[in-house]
Amino acid sequence: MFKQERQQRIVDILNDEHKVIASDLSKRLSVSEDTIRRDLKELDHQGVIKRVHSGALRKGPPVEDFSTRQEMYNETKLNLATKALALIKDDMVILIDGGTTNLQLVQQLPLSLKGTVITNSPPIAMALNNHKDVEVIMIGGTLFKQSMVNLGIDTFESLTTMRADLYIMGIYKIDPQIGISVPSLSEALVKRKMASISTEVLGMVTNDKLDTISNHIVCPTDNLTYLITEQVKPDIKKLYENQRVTIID
Amino acid sequence: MFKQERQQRIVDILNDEHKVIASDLSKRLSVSEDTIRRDLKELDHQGVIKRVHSGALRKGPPVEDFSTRQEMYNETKLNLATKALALIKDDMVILIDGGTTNLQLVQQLPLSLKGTVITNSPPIAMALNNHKDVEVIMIGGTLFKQSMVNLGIDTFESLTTMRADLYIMGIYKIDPQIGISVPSLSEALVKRKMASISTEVLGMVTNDKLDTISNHIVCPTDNLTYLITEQVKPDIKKLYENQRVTIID
DNA sequence: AACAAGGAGGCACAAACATGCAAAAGAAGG
DNA sequence: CCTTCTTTTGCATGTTTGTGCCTCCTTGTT
Repeated sequence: MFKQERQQRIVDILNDEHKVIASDLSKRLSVSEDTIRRDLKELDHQGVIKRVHSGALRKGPPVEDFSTRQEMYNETKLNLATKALALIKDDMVILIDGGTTNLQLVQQLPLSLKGTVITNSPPIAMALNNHKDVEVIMIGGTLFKQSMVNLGIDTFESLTTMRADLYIMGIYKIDPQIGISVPSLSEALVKRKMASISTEVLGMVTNDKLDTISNHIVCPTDNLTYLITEQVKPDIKKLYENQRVTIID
Repeated sequence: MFKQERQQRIVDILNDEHKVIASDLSKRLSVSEDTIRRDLKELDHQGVIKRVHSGALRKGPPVEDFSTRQEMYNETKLNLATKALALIKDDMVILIDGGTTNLQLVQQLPLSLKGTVITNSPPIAMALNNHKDVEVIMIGGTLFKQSMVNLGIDTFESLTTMRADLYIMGIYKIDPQIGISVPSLSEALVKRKMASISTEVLGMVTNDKLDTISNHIVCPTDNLTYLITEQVKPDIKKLYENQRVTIID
């Protein structure tokens, strides 16, 4: 049995049974547990399944809900946000979409900041409630509850008449070859549009998002002006170094 | 059962039952209480649930932090909201603007409600996060932080292409002769527009708002289809009785 | 103030994991 | 066919994770 075959079977089994245990698969497919682990690792990396300790779960379409994913007090996200603050100055027009990392960043912004923030994410808008000198422009649309951003035709159209100095893009998955990708088409279209109306683009990623892929491609990584990572391991730096993106760590 | 599975179940149970007791979960999920405690700790740290002594609570709708938070749990507002629920049925298109009373109403909506909600208020949109069968359409614009609603040309323009069965108008000031009034022009314009695209209009007022006037007039009181008040004192009823508005108390 | 229930932190242990290495199995090319 | 190179697999190695148990501390309630 080929590797590909086996991996396909794992996906099939998972679709049937909702979850699998690694040791179990090992017996059923007559390969060592190590091999199964390697398979699960690859499949998870491709985003096809959700790997957990001792096995894997089916990756239900109900992606992670925003509230489930609200890792507010995540230290690494806070660190990323702090690094990003250096790029933000008074009187800029800043475009920000959704994501918990972005929310974290907004919460770190000094109350004295002046400028304009454009966003399609209600939580981001609300977080700027106390920034008296920041004008908040909300972009409407249909609310996508998984990620708490407005998307759709309205959103896209509204963006055509706007521009920004800096777009802070929430990054779901990123891979040096494939680029930045997201699970839904409308999200991809809106993000791409946002990038196109902004002078500079900033992305922040936690290590778990590096080298992962989702369904719809937003843009190649070198569309980013800045990429902020947790800490740049030598091999990661290498993967991205031929791209025209400034890596900050 | 995997750790992730178990934690997901805990969240599910919590969504159903509003609260859980650790020792109880221990039995239901067949793990030690220590493990449950660790799970609750993690979930709380992720911000998904609210941990308390001996168990956990469901985390209420994501932080309402506009300044008048205490007004939120005002008993009279809750009563008004409860009365309004009777007017809301499945499959309606409901237009709601800002205000704490409206927010209160939205929080009372049954999770099983199906339909569409159009709003220019980020807190309202976020409060509908858990209503899986309610499509939320956000209207963009410039965020007015005092009242947490989007206003301006964009808002006005977006409304021209929409319609609704019921508009739930947030009311600041109301007077039987003058009508409904608000402090800013753009707010008045948007509210008037909203009323014009809706089949029915509902207003809820606490007694302190009765017979008061602000700078910009939205519309006369008889543009309201329903007016819900705390309790109709005879003299109030008299004042409004010649108008074509149904008073509910 | 007393007292039981619940919680924090440490320890232990087995199961699961990552990693490096080498054998096996193909694939490519002469 | 043989050589060479890559891919895949299994195994041996330390390391990490998840869990239960234990002890001591904290909390809420009489």
